[in-house]
Amino acid sequence: MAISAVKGFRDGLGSAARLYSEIETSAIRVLERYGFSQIRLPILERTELFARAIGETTDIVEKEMYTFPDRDGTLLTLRPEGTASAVRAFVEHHLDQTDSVTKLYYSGPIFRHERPQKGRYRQFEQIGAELFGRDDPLADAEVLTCVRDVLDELGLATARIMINSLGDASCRPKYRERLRAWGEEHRAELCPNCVRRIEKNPLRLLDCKEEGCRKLSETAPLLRDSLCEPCASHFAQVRSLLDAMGVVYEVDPRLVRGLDYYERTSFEVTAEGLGSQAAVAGGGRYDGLVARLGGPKIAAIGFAFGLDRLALAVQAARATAEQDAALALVPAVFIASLGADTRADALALARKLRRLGVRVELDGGRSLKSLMRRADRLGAPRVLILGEDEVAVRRGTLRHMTEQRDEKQAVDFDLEGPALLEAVGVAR
RNA sequence: GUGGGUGUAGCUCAGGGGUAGAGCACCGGAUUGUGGCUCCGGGGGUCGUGGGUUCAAAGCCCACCACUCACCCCA
Repeated sequence: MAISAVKGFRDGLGSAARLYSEIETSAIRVLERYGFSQIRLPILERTELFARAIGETTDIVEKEMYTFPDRDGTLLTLRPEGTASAVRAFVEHHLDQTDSVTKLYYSGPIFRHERPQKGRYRQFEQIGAELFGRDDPLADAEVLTCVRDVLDELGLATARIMINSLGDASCRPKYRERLRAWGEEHRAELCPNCVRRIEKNPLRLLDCKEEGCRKLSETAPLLRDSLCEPCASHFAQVRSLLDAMGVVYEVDPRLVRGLDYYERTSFEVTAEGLGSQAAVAGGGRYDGLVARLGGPKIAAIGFAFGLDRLALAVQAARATAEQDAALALVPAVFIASLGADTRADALALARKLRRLGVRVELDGGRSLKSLMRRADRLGAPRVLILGEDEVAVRRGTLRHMTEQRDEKQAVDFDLEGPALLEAVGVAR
């Protein structure tokens, strides 16, 4: 029996793999314009870190982590998100002592043991960014502008940004209680899931998908009306800055996030073409987290893009075979080696060209017909044919595919550098 | 964790008790060293796995597994 990949873990092949790196590159380009610098983080951390950062009672910590004991018994976890690690590194390296503001980005695999479905995998990739040291609304607006710029750069103009304010330590607990009281009052009318939520996570009562609960939740108290004055003012300023920038967003008073550390501004981005897992990015402010993880009292805000979902969205947005084909690796020259006596020269020429930066596909050991067919299928514009005749005069025949024309003795085997490039018709 | 759908060639899928198929892809030939179009030929399958029913199972029955979509949750 052949061994297959673990459930929820996938291989990225061909154009899919290229799409990923293309998206990652564009996103990083935007992030660096905003002053974020890369941090390379471990994907394994002490379980304790996530339990403390994300919250003991969240779904992620309760049942979605890949946790196992190390040889000495300490519990380790494959990271189920990136912010906790970034904050841990920030604290561990005393980055607040270096500069009053720190901006970091990272990318890489994230692990959650969930049931896989479209756009949801057990290993997926995130590109995340964290901004430490600024608590002003300007920082929130700048971060959201950055998110918008990444989306636009990727051609996801139809992606929607949803924002909300979750309040802070001074107003959210009170609101939670109000919501819980409301839930108790309507316990009989709520779906079984929501009944559990009353105790566990009352904020989730707001975004149940059940028709009955949705109707009912319209009568629930809204956090918006319970925000303390500083939170309300902060949110209003963020919004007016976004308005001034022309960054389009929607306020979703029901937006609730699954990680406990968020407060004040939080947001989510949804895109089309993803099935029911429509969120391609999420983030928010987490002013209390650095201190909770043993660091100084420092405000912070961050977000993460789901690379896998971005790829689905980008694919849906461009969706034509042509654009997909544009991602294929097309060789500039295909070298066809006929017969054993031509191998060494073929390999030498291929290597010279490759060292000059030319994408070369080399093949041999079978009929010219099949080599030509393959060159054609790969889309190579020129084929350098090396057979007995060519080796005898040490000059290769150059086949121009689109013109259906052969150019005999076009490429001298001993050419180097620009002369060689010119001979095979490759512009530098 | 719960539910639905699907498992037959590398890919997309047809076949519903009686000799395993098509299209595409791949390889070869027509054209001794020249691609796309056409024609001809070829290789490739424990029909997801295990058990059962039957003279006979890819097909019917049971169990399991995998994939997938959805719930949940999230990126």
